[in-house]
Amino acid sequence: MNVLHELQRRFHDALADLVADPAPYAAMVKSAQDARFGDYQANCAMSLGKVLGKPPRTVAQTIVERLRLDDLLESPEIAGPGFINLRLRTDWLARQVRAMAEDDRLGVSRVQPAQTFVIDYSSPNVAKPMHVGHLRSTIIGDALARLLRFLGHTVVTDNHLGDWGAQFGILLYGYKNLRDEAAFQADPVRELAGLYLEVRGRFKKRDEEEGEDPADPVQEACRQETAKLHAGDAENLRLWKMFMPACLEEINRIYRRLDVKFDHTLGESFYNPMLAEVVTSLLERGIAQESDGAIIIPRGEGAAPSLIRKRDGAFTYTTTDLATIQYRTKEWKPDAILYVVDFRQKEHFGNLFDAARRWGCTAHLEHVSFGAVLSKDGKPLKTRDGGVPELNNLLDDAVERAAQVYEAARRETTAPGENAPEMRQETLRTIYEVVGLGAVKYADLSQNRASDYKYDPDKMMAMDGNTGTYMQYAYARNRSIFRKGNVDPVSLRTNPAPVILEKPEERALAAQLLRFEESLTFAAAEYKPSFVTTYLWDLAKTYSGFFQNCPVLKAETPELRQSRLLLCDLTARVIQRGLDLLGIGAVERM
RNA sequence: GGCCCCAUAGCUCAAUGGACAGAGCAUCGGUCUUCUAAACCGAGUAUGUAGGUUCGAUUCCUACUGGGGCUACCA
Repeated sequence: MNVLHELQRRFHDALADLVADPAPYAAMVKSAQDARFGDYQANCAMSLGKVLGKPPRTVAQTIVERLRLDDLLESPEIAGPGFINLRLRTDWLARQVRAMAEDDRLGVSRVQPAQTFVIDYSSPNVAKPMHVGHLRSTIIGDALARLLRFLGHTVVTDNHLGDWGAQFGILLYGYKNLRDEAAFQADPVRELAGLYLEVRGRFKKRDEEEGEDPADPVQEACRQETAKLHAGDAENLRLWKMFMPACLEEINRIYRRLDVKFDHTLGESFYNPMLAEVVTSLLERGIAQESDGAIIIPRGEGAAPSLIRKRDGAFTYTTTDLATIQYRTKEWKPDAILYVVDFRQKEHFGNLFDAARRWGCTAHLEHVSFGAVLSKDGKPLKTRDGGVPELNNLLDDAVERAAQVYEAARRETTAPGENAPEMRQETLRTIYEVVGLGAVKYADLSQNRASDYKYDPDKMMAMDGNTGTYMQYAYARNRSIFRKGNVDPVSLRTNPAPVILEKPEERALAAQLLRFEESLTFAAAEYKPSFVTTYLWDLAKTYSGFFQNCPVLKAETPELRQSRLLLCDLTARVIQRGLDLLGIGAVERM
C-alpha cells in the first residue's frame, strides 16, 4: 500500500469544503523531514492561510478537525508556523506489515490505469566493441523497464542498434584491405573488432568526436564503403549480412552477463526501407523543406536546422529516428516513449520530439538523460594506452576485484587456528560474479542519473557505505539468521504471526518497510532508479539499528521471536526485490 | 558568437518550495567468548558571487564568475 497516497487522499477529502481545488494542497503531504516530526507532515496550512486570509495555525486547526484518519494516525500535532505532523498508529503499522508479509508483491499495488511504455536503451553500434559509454544507458534502461513492469505497466523494450552507420564502412574497408583470413575463420568477432581498431588507428590523429576529415584518404575510403552499402552494393551488402551475426553475438554475450533482455532489437537497418517515405510525408506536411540541395526541418531564429536528407541523397539519424517513432507508435500504441540516452543529445531529442509532434505523434516523448562516465579525476575514462575501456574488460576487472576483496575479508575474519568455511569453487565464482557486477550496477544506479558519474572501481568495491556489496551483505547476513535458527522463512509468510512493535527500532523498521511502494512510485515518476537505492540504503540502516538492539533468535518470548523473524524475513525480501528491480542479484551466503 | 547543463563538507554524492541542509569516504575515538566486525556507535566542517520572487529558496527568476556540452551533411 502507498501510505503517502492514502494520506493525501484523506487530506483531499478534508480540504474539499475549504478550497475550490484541494489537489495541490493535498499534494503538500510529504514524508517527514525529520523523525522528530513524526512519519509524515502536511505543509498546506501555510499557503492556505495566505489564500484564505487566516492565520496558518488556525487553518491547520480547521483541517485537523475535519480529518478522518483515526484508524491509521495518532492525533495530528500542529507545530511551528502551521506544520501538521502526522504519526502512524503503531497497531496499524503492525497490521500492515503483517499483510505485507503475506503478499508476494510485498504490498505493492498495481497502478491503475496501467500505461504502455516503449523504452529505448543501450543502442550500441554493433561494429564497435561495447565500451563504458554504453554501460549507463544499458543498466538505467534495464532498471526502469523492470521497475515500470513491476508496478503493473506494459513495457516494450527495444534496442535501437547502430547497425547501418559509418562504422560499417570502417569494417568493410578493414575486411577488404587488412584482414587475416585465418584469424577471421577462427574467430570472426575478434578479428572484426581488431580490424575496427586497426582502421581507426590509421586515421589521422583525431578525436573520436571531432567528425570527419575529407583530406584523410583512409577516412574517405571508409566513407565510400558506407555509401556503397547504403546504395545497395551487392558485395558490401553480402559482407554486411556476413558480419552481423558475429557482431550480434558479441554484444549478446555482454547482455547475457549483465542479465539484460530486450523484447525487440530493431536496429537502424530495419528502418532503411521507410526513410524515403518519411521524407516525402514531412515535405507534404510542410514540416520539412529543401535547402541548399538537402532536405531540412527548419528551426527558429539562429538555431541550426535538422538535416533529414543530405545533399548526396543519404538519410540521417534524424530521419531514422522519426521513422522509428512512427513505427513504434503504430505497432505498440504507447502512452510514452522513453529514450535512455546521454545528456549530449538533449538538443537533438528536443528537435526530434518537436518534429514528431508536428508530424502527428501524440505519445509522450521523453529523453531520460544521464551524465557522462568519467574517471576518478573527472576526465574521460581511458585505458593505460589511451583508448576507451571496453565494457567486457571493465566487468572482468570488477569481478576480479570482488574475488580479491572477498578472499582478503575471509582471511581477516577467520580466527587464527580456525579454518575458513569451505565453499565450492563454482559457488565462489557465482558470488564473485554477482558481487562484482552488482557493485558496478549499484554504483551507477545509486547516483542521480543527471549528474556526471565518476567511475571509481576502488570505491565501488570498498564494501562500505551505500554500495551494492553492502546491500548484498545485508541480505546474506539476514539469511544466515534463518540457517542458524533452523527456521524456514517461507513458514512466516502464510498466516503470519502477529507483529509486535514495542521497541522503537522495531517500529522504525516497520515504518520503513511500509515505504517500499512509495519509493518505487517516486522512482518511476522521475525515472530515477537512485530513489530505489536511497530507500534500500535507509532500510539497511534502519535494519542495522533493529538488528543491534533486538535479539531475534534469542528474543524473550516465542511470540516476540516469531514477530522479529517476520520483520527480518520481510526486510530480506524487500532488499532482494529492490535489488532485483535494479537488475542486481543477491546470494544467500557470502 | 548563439543556445543548453552543472556548481552543496577536505573528497564522492543526497535533499518532492518547508522546520536545525543529510549520507558515505577520509580523520580521531570506542565496540568481536554475544544471531556474519564486509558490521555497529560517537566526534567537525558546506549551499560559487550579487540581487529578486515567496510567509518560507539548495530548489523558482535575473546578472556575474568558474567548469562542461551542443551548434545541418557522425549518431
